[in-house]
Amino acid sequence: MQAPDTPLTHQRRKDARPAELTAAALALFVERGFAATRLEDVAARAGVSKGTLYLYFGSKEELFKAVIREGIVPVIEIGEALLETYRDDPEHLLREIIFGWWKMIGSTPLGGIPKLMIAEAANFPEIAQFHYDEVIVRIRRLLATALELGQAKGVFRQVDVVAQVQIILSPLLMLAIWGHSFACCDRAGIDPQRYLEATLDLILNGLRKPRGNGENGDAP
Amino acid sequence: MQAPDTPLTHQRRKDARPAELTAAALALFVERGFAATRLEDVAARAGVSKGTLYLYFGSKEELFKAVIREGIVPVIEIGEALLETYRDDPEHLLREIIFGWWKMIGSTPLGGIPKLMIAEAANFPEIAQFHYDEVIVRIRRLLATALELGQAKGVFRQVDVVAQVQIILSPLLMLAIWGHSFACCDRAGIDPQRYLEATLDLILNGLRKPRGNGENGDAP
DNA sequence: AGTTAATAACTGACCAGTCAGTTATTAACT
DNA sequence: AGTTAATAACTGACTGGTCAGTTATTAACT
Repeated sequence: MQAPDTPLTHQRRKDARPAELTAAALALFVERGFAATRLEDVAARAGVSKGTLYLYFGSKEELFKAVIREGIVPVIEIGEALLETYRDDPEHLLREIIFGWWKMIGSTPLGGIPKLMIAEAANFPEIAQFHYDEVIVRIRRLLATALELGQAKGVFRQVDVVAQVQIILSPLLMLAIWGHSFACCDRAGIDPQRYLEATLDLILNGLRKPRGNGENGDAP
Repeated sequence: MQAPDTPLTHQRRKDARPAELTAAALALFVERGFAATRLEDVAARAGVSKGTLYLYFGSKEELFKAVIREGIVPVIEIGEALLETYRDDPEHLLREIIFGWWKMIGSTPLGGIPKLMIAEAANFPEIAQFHYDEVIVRIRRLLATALELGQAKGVFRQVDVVAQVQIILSPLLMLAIWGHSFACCDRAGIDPQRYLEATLDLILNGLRKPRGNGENGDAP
């Protein structure tokens, strides 16, 4: 009546624990918020006792810091690499950034981080500053470069790049946020692919020079 | 050494209390989140003791419900009235909706509600549903009407209206959310007027028919 | 004097963080 | 190979502080 090879408890897996704990914490922090999340629930979700959690993280806030630190930062580098690959085609670059973001961040558990960080930024200014410096600023810089590239190539109009970068990011962030907030209310919510396609449609038509090329205006 | 005409305590102002309490609660819920907000702090901010709060609201959750119920809903009606006023000029209508939203909601304490509702939607599905039905759906409908009006008039291209409505709302919501989250990190954050102007710029250029009119492409 | 708004002291549930004890793994020594 | 000692991962009951919600009392107004 018992499988001795896989005891449910007292397994010793020092290496795997931290990542399993931060994954569990991310999921619960995103869903409930930092204050409303019980560490006992985090531990249970990671298949471990509360005491074990404290072997790896000194406090609830330390756990939060770890979640944010190891979260999006590694993925950003991949995004920045796109710049080199598509340097000669700004419209294609923009498309790759947007759909790449969805594939690597938005549609993964990391997609909860925007909601989490927005909710907790005022309570944890240090962590917010880190996320701002290491994620937000870098994504903005990447997008700004894409826009400036397009302007230099004469594909895009002259626009307020600083403002447009933030504006263009908004629909992406809101898509991710939505999935972790009102998605349940929004029965038959819109398909992400369709939403992103429409986003790209608005952005490209909004940025392109008014008379540049012939093909334009596609009906849905 | 004391002003007997204005005692700081034991003032009897039954009528004014509820609104003062919900205003205090809105501010603190937005800043800290529901769970991390202490009712003692809410009461103190409203110049009242915790016991008094319970004379007017049965529980912390009731207080939250009241905050959301009396929050944005009344302002929505004003927005919907714009439709009649600017029915014949869709671009102008869009501009009025966007800047009206900023003036009546985004730049006021109500501007915190998007952050608050996003953070708490999963914890309070009922309240989320109410806000979704009474605020989100109605704002979307207003914007959708504006777009369809523009298409009918031949000013706007044929676009995926359902998607575009959500996309267009995103930069507005993010502007409000930003002010209550990362604004502190973002020293010298962008001016809201400039941001909204750029938003309208992208949207109108993105929606307009490619060859419709002569004047286009303004440099910042 | 009676009524009601407001207060402040109080209670009890909850949860972050601790620690004494348990179990698995490794090492040492036959 | 088998026994035992030592270590390190893990557990869960416990504690102390915090805070939502209650209540006995006080102050204001009629």
